[in-house]
Amino acid sequence: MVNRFAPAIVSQHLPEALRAMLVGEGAFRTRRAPRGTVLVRENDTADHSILLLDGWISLSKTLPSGDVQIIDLMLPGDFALVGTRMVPVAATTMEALSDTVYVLIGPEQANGPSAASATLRHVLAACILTTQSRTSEMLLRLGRGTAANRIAYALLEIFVRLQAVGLTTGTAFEFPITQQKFGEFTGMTNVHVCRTLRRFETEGMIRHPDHKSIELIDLPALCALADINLPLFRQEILMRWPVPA
Amino acid sequence: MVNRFAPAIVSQHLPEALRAMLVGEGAFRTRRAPRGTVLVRENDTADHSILLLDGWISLSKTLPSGDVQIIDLMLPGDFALVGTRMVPVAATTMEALSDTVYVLIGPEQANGPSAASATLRHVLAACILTTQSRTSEMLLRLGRGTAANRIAYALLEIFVRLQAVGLTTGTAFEFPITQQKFGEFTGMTNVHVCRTLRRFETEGMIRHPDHKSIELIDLPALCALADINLPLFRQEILMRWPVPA
DNA sequence: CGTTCGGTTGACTGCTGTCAAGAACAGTGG
DNA sequence: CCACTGTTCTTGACAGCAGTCAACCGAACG
Repeated sequence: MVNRFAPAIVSQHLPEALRAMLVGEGAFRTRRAPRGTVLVRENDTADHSILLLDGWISLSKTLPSGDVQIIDLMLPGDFALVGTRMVPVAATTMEALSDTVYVLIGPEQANGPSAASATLRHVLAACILTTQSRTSEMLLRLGRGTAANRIAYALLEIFVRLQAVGLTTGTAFEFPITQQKFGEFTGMTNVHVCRTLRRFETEGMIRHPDHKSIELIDLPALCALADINLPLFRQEILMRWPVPA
Repeated sequence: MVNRFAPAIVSQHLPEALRAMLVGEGAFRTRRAPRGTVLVRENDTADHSILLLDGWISLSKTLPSGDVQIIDLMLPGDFALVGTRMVPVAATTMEALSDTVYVLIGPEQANGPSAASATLRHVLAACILTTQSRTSEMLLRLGRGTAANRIAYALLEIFVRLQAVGLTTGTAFEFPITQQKFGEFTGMTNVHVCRTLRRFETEGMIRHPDHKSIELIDLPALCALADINLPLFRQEILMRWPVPA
């Protein structure tokens, strides 16, 4: 399962120049990390970026009191700027939520003069903007929304993003995240995540048979709960690959 | 009051090249907007940036249901990237919370070949990173924190940022924001903002005499409530002007 | 076959939203 | 200077959503 989709993502969704850089000769070495691996810790020094090929990674922050908030999820195909020469400190902890395959991109690749490097910079910039969009939407929900609102929103965000990289079958997708972690993402306890998911299921809005996958049955109802307009939402949070001239 | 600080901010806190660009000949025209002015609306097309010289501006998002969340506050001296050629759509509504003085910076200035333009790009990049830091911290509080935690955090964030640009006297500062808006920032109702502020005041942690200014009396207690380490916090959210070689 | 981890459910508590009424204040025009 | 008006702040009563605690279940795994 782990590596099945990775080549598809690289070939289907990355500009040609970047693809060549990633899979051609002198290419980057793909790395693997099993579920639970902490790739980067908050305040670590870092000046590289990560391209995730397969699996889920969480970006989280921890309070001195021990409370954890997942700021963002990385899904297959996502880039993340971990640090740069200018600000070489990771702002968040990165942890593999499932078994993962990824590529490290150092400053020499990101800053180089080649066409692929230039493309890479554009992609990174676009990634930063979509990440900001997602973070803002999440802030909006955490500030104003109820549990149902936040869960519905999170499910739809994940669905839309996975669909964009071809990792959905109909409205179903793999969901390799514990209710504990899902609670850290949506700002609630695992107990209440469970209650809310079960309610969604009994009301026929989702199916969640085996804790490893989920199916959104009633998209309109979920959108209403999450307070989003699906087509508009896609425009806002999805990368619009800005291939330069 | 409006224009008293603007020159100080420009001269004390901006790199020389940028300062010359802003106040020299052929310089930008400073603009004024009274309290309540909506400078940019969510989804407006925009490809410019803003440098705020005086006053407060809120960046907010609105749900179809009408709920508003303030994503970030701009304080004097802050830059904000409203849009770029690549992504020419404003993600948030920008509203003047007080009478404001600001400067518009177009793409020709931001992308130009001059030294000042290069400096401007560095400053914008650094601004984006500190904004991300602030947003992450806010997400953390909105997801996990209580009302007291969020209010204490917000007060300290504002204090630290104002202090960095010389707009505090001791631990007191002007606070030109209604409790309604402060609630939209901290994710709670104006009623509960009021209750929490009054509690802080009766417990001797703050003084809030006239609705236009506030004084943080017991910083250690507020830091404990907000769950932050003040020196560390400064490093994370303040601009470290990255003047390039 | 025992252990561990994650999920499920119930009882109870308490924080925070809602509603409503009144007070303080600022701005306006006389 | 004074009424008038609308905005903002303040306080109380009440209700409900979500956290906490605790027990149990079921699957995975050694």
